[in-house]
Order: sequence, then C-alpha cells, then structure tokens
Amino acid sequence: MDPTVLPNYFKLFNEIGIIEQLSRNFLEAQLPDGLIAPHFVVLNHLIRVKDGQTPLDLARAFQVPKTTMTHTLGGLEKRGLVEMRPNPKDARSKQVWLTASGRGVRDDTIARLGPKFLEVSHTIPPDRIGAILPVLEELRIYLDAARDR
Amino acid sequence: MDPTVLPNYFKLFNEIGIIEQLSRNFLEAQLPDGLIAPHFVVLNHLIRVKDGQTPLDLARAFQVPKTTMTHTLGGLEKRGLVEMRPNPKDARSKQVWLTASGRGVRDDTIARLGPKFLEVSHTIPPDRIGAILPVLEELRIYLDAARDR
DNA sequence: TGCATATAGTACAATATCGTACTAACTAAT
DNA sequence: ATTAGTTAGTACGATATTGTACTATATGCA
Repeated sequence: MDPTVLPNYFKLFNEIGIIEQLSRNFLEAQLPDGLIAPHFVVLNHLIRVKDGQTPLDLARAFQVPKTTMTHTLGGLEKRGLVEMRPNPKDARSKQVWLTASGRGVRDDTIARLGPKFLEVSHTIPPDRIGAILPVLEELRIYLDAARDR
Repeated sequence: MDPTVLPNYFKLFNEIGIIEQLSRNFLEAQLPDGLIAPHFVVLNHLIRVKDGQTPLDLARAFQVPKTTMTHTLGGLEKRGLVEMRPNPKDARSKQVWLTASGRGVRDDTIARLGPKFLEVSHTIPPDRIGAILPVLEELRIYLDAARDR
C-alpha cells in the first residue's frame, strides 16, 4: 500500500468517532427525559426488524456485552416501553416485546428527527449519502467479520 | 426531499454508530492493560496537534464535558503517560504534556494498527476511503456547527 | 480601584458500561 | 437416563460518563 494513504484510514475512523458522538448527542436531545441513545436504538431495532427477540439476540445485534443489554432493557422495562416475557422455546431465555407506549416514543422521535435530517440534506444532499452508504456498509461487514479472528 | 431517501439518513447514522463501536473495540484490543480508547485518542491528539494544551482545549476538541476530560487525564497521569503542569498564562489553568512513556505507548499502538489497516485495505481499497472521507468531513463540520443552534 | 460576571478545573453523585462469576436450563453423547 | 459441557440471563464490582455545584482566578467596566 502506498504509505501516503495509510493516514487516511486513521482519519476515517477518527471522523467516524467524532460524527458518532455528535449525532448521539443530537439524538439524545430529541429523546424524552431519562432515555439515552441505546434505549432508542433498541426500540427502533425492535420495530425495524421485529420484536419478540431475546436479550442475547439484541446484544449480538449491537455488539454489546449481554450485561449491558440487561441493563438497557431494564431501563426500557422500568419505563413501560418494552415488556419481557418468558421464551416459550427456552426456559432460560426471554423475549422482548414492544408496548404501545414504546412504539409511540419511537415514532415520536422519528417524527422529530425527520426535519433535522431534512436540514442536513441541504448541506449533504441525498446522492452523496447514497454514494458513501455502500462503502460504510461494506466496512461494517468487514469489521464485524474481523472481530472474531 | 424525495421521501424514499429519508431512510438513508437514518441508515447512515446507524452504520456510523455500529462502525464506531466495532472500531473502538478493535482499537482497545491493541491497547495495553487499563487503557481505553479515550486515553489513546488524547495521546494521539497531543502528538498530532501539539502538547501543552489545556484540559479545556482537549475537552472542546473531542466534544466531551470537561469533567470527563479531567477523569481521562487523571488516568493518563496516573499511568505516567502525560504530565500536568501549571499554565504560566493562567493560574486557574493547566497544561498537558506528553511523557516519553506516553509517546511510546502511542507509537507502539500506531505500529500495531498499521498492519490491521493494511488488511482493511484489501477489502476497502484506499481510493474508496478517499472518496468517502470528504463527505464525512463535511458532515462532521456541519454537525459540529449545528450543535449550538 | 472595586466589583459583577465569566472561566478553568475539581468534587461529588447518578447512571452507564463491561468483565467475572454464578445459577438455571439446554444439548449431546453415551 | 446420566452427565459433561454449553448457553441465557443476572448479580456484583470496577471504572467511565456526565450534570450540578463549588473554588480560585481572570476580565470588563464603572
């Protein structure tokens, strides 16, 4: 590899780190009271993919330790946004189901974010987003696979 | 905006969130014992930009609360990787200077990361990185500016 | 100069993240 | 059926992050 491009890989992860932080703060500003990004991300995932998944499924989906997911789900449950039920297929396990309130919080937040993204699109138009998305997806898939090697 | 592209903005931040987490875990696997990503990021910044900056400078550079930076610097100081000196220009303030050991830890880590990035480059070649970097930079600058509005 | 206000850093408390160790339940191989 | 090994979830403790409140110092302005 041309040595002059190596720094670009550092730069890439650096930019991603900063953007992640800024966008997380941004998201959390739109969330009700005690909710933080991981809460929303789980709610969103349960709607986008499906609910009824196990805590371990969710921990794997977000690459967090299962103890972290236990804690996050505890917060969602305490606020009545998800409901934990026993897993009929495995007595060790549980299933995470959305409540109407949980769907409401997610939908309200999405609705608040829409106009924000519209503002972003004035600076970074959709075609530029469309251009970088495939690369990011590929990078994510690569890193995910490289994780357990 | 064409309503079909709005989801791409969600996807973008979602991918960035996952990549950040994967790359952070990746970095931390290369760090010595008790060090975590924020420690390294500060060391790296002190070398890339300059040392002798104040804790508040650093907190602003990384968009973290100053209390967080106090804590991170405490960890670096405890391990002898940075040295805190009084700021001759302001008696309220301090300056953060790298120690030889701090430079060593950073350099060793960079050296370990090089081959890893080389591996990444086999899947995501430099020209694709070069293509997305400007967009990410622009996005970071936009979000940074949008923060206090 | 004197004083109101702003700023740099820290102490402390609340919550988040995560590793270790544990229990209960499942699986596989005999 | 028994049992060794595996897996799902949690309890607990260590450390990280962040908001609030405080102290010391600096700055601006009458």
